Amino acid sequence: MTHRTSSESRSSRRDSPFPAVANADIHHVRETIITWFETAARPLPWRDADTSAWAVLVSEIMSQQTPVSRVEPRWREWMHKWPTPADLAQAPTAEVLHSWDRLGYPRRALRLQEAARVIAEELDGHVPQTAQELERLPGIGSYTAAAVASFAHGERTTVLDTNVRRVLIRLFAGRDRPSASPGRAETDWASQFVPETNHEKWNAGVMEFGALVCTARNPRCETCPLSDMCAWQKAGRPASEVKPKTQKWAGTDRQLRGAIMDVLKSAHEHSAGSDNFGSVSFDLFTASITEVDPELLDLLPSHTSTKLAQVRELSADPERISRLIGDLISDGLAAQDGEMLRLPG
DNA sequence: AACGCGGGGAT
DNA sequence: ATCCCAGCGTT
Repeated sequence: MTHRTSSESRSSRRDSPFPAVANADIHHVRETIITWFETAARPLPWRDADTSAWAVLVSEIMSQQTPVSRVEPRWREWMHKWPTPADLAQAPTAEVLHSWDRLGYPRRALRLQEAARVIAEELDGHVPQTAQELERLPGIGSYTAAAVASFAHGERTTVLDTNVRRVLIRLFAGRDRPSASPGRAETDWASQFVPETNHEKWNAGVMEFGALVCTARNPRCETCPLSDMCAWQKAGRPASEVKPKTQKWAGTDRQLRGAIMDVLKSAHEHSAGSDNFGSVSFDLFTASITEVDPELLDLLPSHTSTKLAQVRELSADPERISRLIGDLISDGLAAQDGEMLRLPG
């Protein structure tokens, strides 16, 4: 009983995770979302008409798992500093990581610089036009490829981020939230909503709608222009039975990795004009289980020794710190020269 | 399919 | 204390 015949498929369509949608509903939803978007959209700078494809790409990478409100100031700095792929390609990676600041998932900054190098060196500085080509670049998956192709190049793609998935699932499947990750079936199903013309307005609009109205928590159903036809609303807005597993933070490797990165960023920040600073001795990290030699600490800028103390506060286990430093090095987020550790090249 | 990866603001 | 945010790459 592994296959399901076409008749079984038809008879169980009502229970399908992606139910059939009437044409009239598709058109109504399109019109409503696009009209809503034209008056309610946030004035995000990367939506300006003169924004380059590169700038759009940067905004999308920065926005992966990071709220737009935190992205905007970083994006402005980056565009001022590195307005083209060639600019970022030539930048010291240490400076790239430092400028990433606290957006989270700093590996994204590494992938973004790698992508910039491919674009600058192999693609004559031109951001790829199609989603298929974009997806070959490091750090660009199905969402980002579709988004850049649609927003920067006007290709008719199906943009399927967490917002779009939630909006469509609620409207037509009556469920609270989508599955853990979208499959091809969901993308195919979602593609029917993307109009032939104004597809970028649909793509941006339905994303924005999910961010401002059909939100994950406390959705604004009272003012929602689609509540009349919303399957989730009709079903009494049931909460999903299984909650997504929530990731811990306090005490985790992630937190400790972040603290170690903070030390390296701090050392880098105070390294202007000096070769001695900009790096921290490996011993200072692994000695975290004991009292660090005060004379050694005095060699560091006070800001850096404060960050080091925070690492020590998080973990007194030199084995663990040593392991995480090894991970950071193999991830390309840190570099070792001799006994010294620093941000990479 | 499940996991690891950052960090912060809202509730 | 928990949730969630314009996901991606690896296993």
